[in-house]
Amino acid sequence: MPVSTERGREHFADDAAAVARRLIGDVLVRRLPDGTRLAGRIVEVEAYLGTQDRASHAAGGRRTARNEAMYGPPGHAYVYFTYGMHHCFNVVCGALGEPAAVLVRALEPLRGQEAMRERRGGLRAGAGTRAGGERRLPDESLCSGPGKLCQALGIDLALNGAALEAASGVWVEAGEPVAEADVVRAPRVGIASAGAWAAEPLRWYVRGCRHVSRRDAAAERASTVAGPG
DNA sequence: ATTTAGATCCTCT
DNA sequence: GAGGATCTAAATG
Repeated sequence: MPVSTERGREHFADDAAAVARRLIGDVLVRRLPDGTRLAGRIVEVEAYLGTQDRASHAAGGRRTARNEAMYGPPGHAYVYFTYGMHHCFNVVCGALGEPAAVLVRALEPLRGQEAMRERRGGLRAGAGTRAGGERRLPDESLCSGPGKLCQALGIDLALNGAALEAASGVWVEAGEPVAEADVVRAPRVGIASAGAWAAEPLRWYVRGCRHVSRRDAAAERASTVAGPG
């Protein structure tokens, strides 16, 4: 019996598309500074391939302070801040020096839901939030998006570049494999300005899962095995 | 179900 | 200065 199911570097040292598909069903674990343990099953990911991928922060070989972690060793975190209020969590993959990564877009909460709810609900939300409005978010609203899951798990720039291992407070563990028939492959979200790359099917999510950020009816239809009749 | 607008600030040109 | 790998609530069909 293995003592630990913690994913090691070899799990991530591959091209981003392969790692993305492989991460579906794995478990993202977070230990907060106060010791609280949170976990969620990875149900939605996107691959960002490398310098040729126009949607990637490393498109054209661009190398800046922000995306430096993408060029680092696989199995580390690439966290960035966007839209003035959200963080996004990526797993660096590929070989050292190759800027490839997988964006984790959604989790099915498995552990620590109440702590997630505190973090998600405690924040002053976007425009239109009424003062004093107490709300109890359902589980499917806790981690159903890249910004949401970072908020729920307390992931921010402090974890940028961190190795994915228990000592860092964020890591990945093996989970139940998800069969091919239960995985939908679709174009990525929010990258309209990436030209032809916007249409590449580099997003994977669990079919019928209520915890994904967004479903793609056309992609689901195209990949559904034809039924009788 | 789909669209719209605002929040908000780090990062790069 | 401009523009985000987003989220939320409100308005509209």
